[in-house]
Amino acid sequence: MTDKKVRVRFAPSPTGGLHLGGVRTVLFNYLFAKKHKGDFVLRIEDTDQTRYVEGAEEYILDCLKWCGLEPDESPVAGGQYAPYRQSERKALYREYAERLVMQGHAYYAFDTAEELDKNRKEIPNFQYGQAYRDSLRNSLSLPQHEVDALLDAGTPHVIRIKMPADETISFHDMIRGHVSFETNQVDDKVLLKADGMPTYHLAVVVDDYLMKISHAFRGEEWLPSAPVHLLLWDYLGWKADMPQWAHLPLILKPDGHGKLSKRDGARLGFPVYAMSWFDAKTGELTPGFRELGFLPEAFLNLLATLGWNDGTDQEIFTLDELIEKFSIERVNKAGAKFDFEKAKWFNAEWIKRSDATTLLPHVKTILAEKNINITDDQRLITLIDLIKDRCVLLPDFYQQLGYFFEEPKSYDLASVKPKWNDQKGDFFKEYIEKLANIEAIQPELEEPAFKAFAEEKGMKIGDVMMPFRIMLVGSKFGPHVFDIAASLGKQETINRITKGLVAFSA
RNA sequence: GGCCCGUUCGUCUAGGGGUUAGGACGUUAGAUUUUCAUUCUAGAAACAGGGGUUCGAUUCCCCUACGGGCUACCA
Repeated sequence: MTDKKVRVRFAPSPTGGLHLGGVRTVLFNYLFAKKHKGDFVLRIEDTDQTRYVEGAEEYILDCLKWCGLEPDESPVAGGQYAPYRQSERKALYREYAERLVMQGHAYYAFDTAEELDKNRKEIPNFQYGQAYRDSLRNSLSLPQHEVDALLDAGTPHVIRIKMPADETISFHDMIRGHVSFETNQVDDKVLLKADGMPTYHLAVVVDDYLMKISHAFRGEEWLPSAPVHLLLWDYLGWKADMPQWAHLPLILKPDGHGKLSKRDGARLGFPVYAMSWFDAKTGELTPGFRELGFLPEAFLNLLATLGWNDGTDQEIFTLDELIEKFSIERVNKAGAKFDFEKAKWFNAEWIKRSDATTLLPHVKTILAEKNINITDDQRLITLIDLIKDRCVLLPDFYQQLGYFFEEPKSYDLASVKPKWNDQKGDFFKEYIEKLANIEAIQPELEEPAFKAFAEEKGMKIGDVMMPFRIMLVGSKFGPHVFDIAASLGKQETINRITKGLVAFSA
């Protein structure tokens, strides 16, 4: 059992965008699989057709692709244990549910949703289980002939697990250690719904068994239903093959309390989905980390360190490093509040550490969105190196780079005009002539020349440097003025000084 | 309400019976950058409370408080 091949799965239901916590679950599964030379499978849990959303499955696949966490087996990649969509495995589950009924570990229940709702409302602490199952309409409480008659008549019914009395179910969680439950406290969960589809509880056990899953990592919200799953593994006779469990801590709202949700993103102004998700029904577009300008490497990095660390002070990890260093036992037990400021820091750090060639395609995309189409890659690479330390999110590249390709749309006049005078105007007019006579602008030659010229004219360097910058850039930011001028070239520099002169004197 | 899980700076976290309780984000101050950002230096900032166990508990145990999750024919 210990030499069993490592096989893990991510099993989302296709109901909408993929949330931070979901991607982190994928990440931890993926890291564990790759570290142990195992398989990572994607299984689509689409057993609830009322919640099924068109396009959600493709979206999930795209997210995994963007993150670089591609599954070895999936509905589209296929695999030895296909199909990987539970809706396509529907027939399978009934057989196991019936088997459980036969063995006395499950039973048919005929109660309607309305009857149960009524009970839940009227009886405090009502649970379909130990205490009440005898007073409800099921194959445990009804005489056999009546059950047969109901079944023959095609009466809608579900199959429920029969929780045993007075047992303690315990297991070892790879993150939490020993966890235990009293069966008297757990209710008789529905295993097979009236429409013939399994619930999560049945499907997850059957599929994990059939797909030979060795380790099951999922969010902490699943912990309370773990005893149902444990029992099912046992009743179905598969106990020896049961995966090892790990329940991951939740990602919480940065303010207040509770699980992080889609709404929090809108409320607090940051994304919670990996990629933007468009809801065709409501017409609502929920922004994603990708669209906001996160590098996938940074996104993964920040997710990995939310609840995990390697025990050293290292915070920046490549995917390969994560695979090498990851250990599920080092995942924290407590939930973590999401901090968007730190998320941005990770991205800035990744931009700084990435070389310009890697950044190039991203930057070209950003600029293209602003109708700046670059043909000279070499020039762009030089520029990226010049300014990448100033960028936090990818769109910042437009802010920091746009003026190399477009004239300033406006000038920060408030920073120049109050101190602007004819003397400065004359200085620049003469400077244009000086520039006209040189071959090309070389920062290391032209900057000292500029300074010398300013001194010669009896001006303070700072007094002319700032207006010069604003002529070229439009505002008070950016790299060294002469690096900008050099990239712009002599003619364009002269052109911008000329236009600046007009604007400043107006 | 019941059950389960959790609790170290504002946040993410390291640590673990004897430590000046470490790092990071953010924040404050300063230096560098004749801009902005980067970078550098320094600072403020935490073991939820109460009982045990112990020579000694932030660390182990119990209780309380607080937080979170679950309590659907949703996952």
